[in-house]
Amino acid sequence: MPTRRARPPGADAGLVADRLHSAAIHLLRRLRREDDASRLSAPRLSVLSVVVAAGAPTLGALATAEQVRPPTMTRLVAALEDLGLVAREPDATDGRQVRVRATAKGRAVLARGRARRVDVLADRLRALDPAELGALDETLAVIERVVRTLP
Amino acid sequence: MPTRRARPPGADAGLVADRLHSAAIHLLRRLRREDDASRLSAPRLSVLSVVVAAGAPTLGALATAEQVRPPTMTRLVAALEDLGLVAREPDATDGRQVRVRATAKGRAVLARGRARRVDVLADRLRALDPAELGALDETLAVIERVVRTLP
DNA sequence: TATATATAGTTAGCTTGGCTAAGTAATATG
DNA sequence: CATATTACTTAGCCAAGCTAACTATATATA
Repeated sequence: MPTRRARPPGADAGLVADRLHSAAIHLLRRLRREDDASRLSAPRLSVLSVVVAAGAPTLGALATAEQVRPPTMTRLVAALEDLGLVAREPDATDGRQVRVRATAKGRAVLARGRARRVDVLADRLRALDPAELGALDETLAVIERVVRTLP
Repeated sequence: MPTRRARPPGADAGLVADRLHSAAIHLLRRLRREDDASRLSAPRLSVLSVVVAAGAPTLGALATAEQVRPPTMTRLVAALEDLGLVAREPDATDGRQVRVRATAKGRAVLARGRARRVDVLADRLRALDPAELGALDETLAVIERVVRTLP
């Protein structure tokens, strides 16, 4: 990170960007190990989550949502299928498309797996000053908005 | 993500954790492509950054700082060495240890590479309301603290 | 001091998740 | 009907994570 110095009146966007980037890297790195219990990696968990939320999205829609290329999504879906968490279905009207639907097991595993992965983090957040948690909650809306506008 | 509902008096730590996790995933995913110009992936950039900041850390210290296992760090350092960005040096007093030092090229590339990667993000942050940026700046301190206390 | 143990890194080999390029099958379009 | 275009898959590459097992050095102990 750049040298930390007294902060000018308006916070320096470059510095904030750098810290945000770095924090994201380290957050995920530490959370990664929590996958072990559910055997669900972050990308798989994320896909499963979108599948459940969206109902029966096409593979292409999933790839777009997850910001990966179709071959990557083919592989992620195949892995989830092998685990019995989702099923492929042909689209009713367009024979090229593949719809992905969560199985009952998939929905169950999602609920438990995601909770487990994020629980460690949630525990730490519970230890925060309520005002800090509130501020984080509000700032997250800003972060989410910024992330959405990224290229 | 869990269903979004009216927020109770104190923000729900579980929900906030989930959003923070998800935001981190998507932030990194979108920033990843910016690596292309500098040819420096996020992990490599991060290691180089620690090396520059720390002076001449041992490989083990780097692994600890970056929360990866020694073999992973051996490989990251080897890659940076191949690129001429860092050099290995034997420790003066302990023959088992390897010290990693940035080359002049490494320091130069770090400055440009990191800036480029994070520039897209910084641009978006500059578009924020100054108050929002200030809030983000302060909340980042909280996030950084939380991340440090993670297992 | 000689031997045993512990520590720091490396090597080998596996897995996952990203990518591009090229192929197949289905749909749209001229 | 012929040709594009589209949706997905296959093949094959690379990076980055891991564990297990090895080497070399340092340290502790009998």
